[in-house]
Amino acid sequence: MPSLRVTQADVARHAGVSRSAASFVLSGREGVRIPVETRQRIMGAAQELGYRPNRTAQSLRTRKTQTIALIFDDIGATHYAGEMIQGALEAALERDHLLYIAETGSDPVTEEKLVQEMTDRQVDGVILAAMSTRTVRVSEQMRRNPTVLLNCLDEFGEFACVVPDEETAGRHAARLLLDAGHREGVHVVGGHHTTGGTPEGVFAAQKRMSGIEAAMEAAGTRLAGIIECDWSAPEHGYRATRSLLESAFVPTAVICCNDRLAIGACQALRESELRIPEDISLVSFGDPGLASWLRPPVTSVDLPHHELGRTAVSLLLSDDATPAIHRIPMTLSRRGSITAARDA
Amino acid sequence: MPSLRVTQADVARHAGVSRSAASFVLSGREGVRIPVETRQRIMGAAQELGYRPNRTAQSLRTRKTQTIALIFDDIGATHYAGEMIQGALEAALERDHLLYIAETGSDPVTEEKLVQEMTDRQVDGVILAAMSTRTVRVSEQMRRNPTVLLNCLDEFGEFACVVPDEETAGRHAARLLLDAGHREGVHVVGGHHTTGGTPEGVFAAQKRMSGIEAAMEAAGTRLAGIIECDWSAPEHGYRATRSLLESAFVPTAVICCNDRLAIGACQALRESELRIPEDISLVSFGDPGLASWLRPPVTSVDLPHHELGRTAVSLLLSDDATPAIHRIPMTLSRRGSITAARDA
DNA sequence: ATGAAAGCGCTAACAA
DNA sequence: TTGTTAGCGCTTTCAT
Repeated sequence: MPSLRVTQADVARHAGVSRSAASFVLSGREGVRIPVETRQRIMGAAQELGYRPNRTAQSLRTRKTQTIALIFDDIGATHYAGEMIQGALEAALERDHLLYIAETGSDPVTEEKLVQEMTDRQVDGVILAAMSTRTVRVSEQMRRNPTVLLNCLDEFGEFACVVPDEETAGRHAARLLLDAGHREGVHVVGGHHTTGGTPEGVFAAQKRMSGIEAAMEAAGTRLAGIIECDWSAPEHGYRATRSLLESAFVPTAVICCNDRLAIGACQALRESELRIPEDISLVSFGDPGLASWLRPPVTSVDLPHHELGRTAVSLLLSDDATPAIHRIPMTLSRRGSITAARDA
Repeated sequence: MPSLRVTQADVARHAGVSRSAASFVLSGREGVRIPVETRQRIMGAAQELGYRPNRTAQSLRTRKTQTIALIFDDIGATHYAGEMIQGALEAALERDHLLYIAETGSDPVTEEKLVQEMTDRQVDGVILAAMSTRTVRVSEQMRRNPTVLLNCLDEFGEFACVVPDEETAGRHAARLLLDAGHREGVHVVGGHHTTGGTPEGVFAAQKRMSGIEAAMEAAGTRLAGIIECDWSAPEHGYRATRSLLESAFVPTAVICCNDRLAIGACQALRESELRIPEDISLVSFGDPGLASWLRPPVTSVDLPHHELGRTAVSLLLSDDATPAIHRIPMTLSRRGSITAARDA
């Protein structure tokens, strides 16, 4: 069965030139002088016949596919994956690359298989992405192609990594309250988010907390309290906030370690008839969508998902394989949930 | 520069057989009898040398790439894209396919370009996905490869489409309330979601409403009222619910047309000191994540994002190109926001 | 400057 | 049954 497709040979024949001449012109390579007239004839023929290069054939020859792979551990773990993908797509499209997406489900065997499949298809590079910032082990298989780590770090610092700048974010959050005069009654709901595997606390949490504490210290004060709790659902933020409100000292400001906790905190505050921001100031970290949906909307320092995806792809395609940690600034959205401290 | 890769020829040489024998065995094709001993020798050699097929070369030859493209209009428009992708990935992986993801930004020119790029790479099929259910025009370019429409319909019914079964969902939502004895005071917040482009209402909204109304009618009653409003943010649900509460007849039950409206409705009800479900029953449509985060969690009929993605891929790879509308059941999650009507 | 020719790694028709 | 051979569509070296 002959191909129905228009090939480069067809174009050459139609234009009355050699296949190599057609190749030079159509692939737009420089350094070879082809008469303008011939060039135009070739371009015209291509246009006329509706020629399209066969990328598969090109790839076989050049060993470049103009594709990259974005491999997630668990896409469904958060609502953010879409935005990361969007950022990655944007950067890829700008540089004429297409994006494979895959998911390992955090299973090393699946990861191995997927990376293998990607390699078999000769992708130009692989981005390994985690849904929550953490340290990962990079497999041997992985090392065979250009690699960038997205929202994760490798233990030996051998790769280019892109992560949100959590520490600065923590500093910003605390600074917002400090600037409004909240020096004494600032509590944190969430804390270090310790889990079975990370008794010292989850990476993002550690960084946020150390940023918060550094800012307080720099201002010559300190947190009034930290309520450590699970970050996964509003329920935990609700309970943590309730227990906080039952204590002797009513807080004047609360920092919620993520938006889900902030939802719970709002619920608890409302039940206690505490108004935001009149009675209590609130700031959270997280996802622009959620924080803005609260009533009133909550000021938050948000994860730059789009930018994370974008940067990872840019880095991979820039051939700058320097191992380095690229910290992407988190973005501040003031939404009016902070008011000046009474005693200020 | 010689390839560093182990090729099929290397395996054949190592095993002392012809390249075609190696090809037969390694590609696992049937119908040709190769002695078991030879077969084992080839497999052994492949294993030993760490042979991996070059998919690019295979593709060039067979015109099959074992890849499909999933092209979205706007990934960022909702938080759901991740789940759809996850479902799609799952089905693709099961059948040894890899997935390209792309986004058109609802721009026909970008769509054209992307479909072209996919075609140039010889994808085995294309899925066109919309973030909100609607009718789309399928371009000429698109028609050149096997196509499935995800969360959208084509105007002439020429393609296989996968959409959520909104009408049945509407029926279920109403039935939940009816079964609890709510016959008279049932109000809808959201309505037909009419916009500039769709004066008759957005597809999903129309279907949900007609399902709701059909169920009411089948029970010999009707809605007490419909408050038409924008579906995009909790703010609108809040205002709609407030206006509802200000009217003479206090509702006994409210159906919110999506989860964002439900968030707003909860906020309004709480301000009026109406408890869910003691004073008022609530049911919504949407996203399991959001509805379960409300306090109390709200019973909802949820979009089957995962299943939508899964089905689209399955359909595409099953070669069942029959044009048909596949309606995927929406899933009901009872979360206790409905209680028996007082007069029941 | 142009064209002939040799592959990239694999599949599949055909011959032996 | 096995091996030989001709491509898939493109790039690129090397004579002309």
